[in-house]
Amino acid sequence: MPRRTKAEAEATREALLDAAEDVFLEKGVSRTSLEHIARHAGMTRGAVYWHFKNKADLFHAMLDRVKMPLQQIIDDITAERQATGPLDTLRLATLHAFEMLERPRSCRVHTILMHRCEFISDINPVELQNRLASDCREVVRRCFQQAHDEGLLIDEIAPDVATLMLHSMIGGLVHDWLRAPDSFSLRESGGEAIDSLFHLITRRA
Amino acid sequence: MPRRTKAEAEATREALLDAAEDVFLEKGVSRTSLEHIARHAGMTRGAVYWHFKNKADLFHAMLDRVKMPLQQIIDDITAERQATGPLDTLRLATLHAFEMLERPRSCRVHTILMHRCEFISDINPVELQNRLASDCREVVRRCFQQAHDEGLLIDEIAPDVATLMLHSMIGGLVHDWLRAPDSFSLRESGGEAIDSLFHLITRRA
DNA sequence: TGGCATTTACATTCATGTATGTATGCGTGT
DNA sequence: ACACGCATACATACATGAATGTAAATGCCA
Repeated sequence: MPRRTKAEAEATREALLDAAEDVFLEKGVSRTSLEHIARHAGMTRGAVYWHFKNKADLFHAMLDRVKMPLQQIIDDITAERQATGPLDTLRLATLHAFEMLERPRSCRVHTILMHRCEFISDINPVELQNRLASDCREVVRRCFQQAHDEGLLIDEIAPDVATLMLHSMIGGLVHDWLRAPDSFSLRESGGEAIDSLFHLITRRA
Repeated sequence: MPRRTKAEAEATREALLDAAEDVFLEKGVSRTSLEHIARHAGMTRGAVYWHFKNKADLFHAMLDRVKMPLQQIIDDITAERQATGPLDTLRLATLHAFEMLERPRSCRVHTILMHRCEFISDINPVELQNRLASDCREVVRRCFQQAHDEGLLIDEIAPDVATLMLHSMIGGLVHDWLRAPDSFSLRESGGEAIDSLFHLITRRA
């Protein structure tokens, strides 16, 4: 039965994207057909092709519904919300990104991005991911540089090294957690690890 | 011209696996057909089906030619080669794993594993990877526990937290480096970050 | 009633697996 | 030493199924 109201059409679009999340997560992107997605949403392939140009288009629409953790971190750092200094800015931004990641949709989509699709072909924004990683590293580096200039960092750690340590720890924690979300709490255990890192590199009074 | 000597047959097998590495790396696993691999090796699909049962079998044979970094770390830790203590054991094992990863074949295969295939379906040992990660974490934890008991760790860091920090840093460094091997040197910059971590958590005399 | 949302039907492409063909190396008997 | 036979190491051909994209059909809301 075709042509509901405009609002209903928008609802089926969302339903298709929800279904895509579910099926991609379960079977991986390349092994799911548009037929699978449509059936899981209670529709046929025709609905998919009405709302989206093809699989890649649908995939990107799914991505557009969430924010990249590294983008979140960049935005938080540049916003500098209620932090007491550059190091605190970095710490809070990281913990905030962890919080965002634990939301169900974020978790699903980023699990798909990390563990359910191949980072090559027209479908995947590896370029975007690389640029994001590069941009984020630069913003973090500037923050650590500022902390260094203000004498907040201990002498043993250069800003560049601190940047790599933080960046890799974030990436590793997210990667491991998305692979097995039940093995530990990102906010609690992950936050504890991040807190410890900042504790270690902060110059004591 | 069929039926070469036994040695030549083994050579074509290796050539097929080499070709698989190349094509998987270039196009991603799911988008490469056995035809692609065979042609890239200068053969036809018949050769592939003679040496391997199917794509999954070929994929696993490709994996069998390299050692998993986490397995390398586990082995190094249990071997305890010329280290001066548990912390040094961990540090050297990590750096050794980095060295191994920089070998061309290792680099290619693990890039495929991390960024060119989907961790779902019959083809991929996500089970094995999870078990490896879990085992490695346990071995590392025991090592940190021993360091703690011997008074080598600073008081602020519990063995569990140190374990998560090291494990996530390794994972993050490897992940980032495999995505863009030219952006930094795993041995140099990565090693520096690891060294710094151990410097920070080691109790000073 | 006309355009919008969706289904149905169809043509095409492509990868897979298997079955068959085929020439050669290799052991065997004499 | 030499022919014979068979298993080996591939290439070729074919049948199948699955996914894609598109065109036509259909019903509903405004």
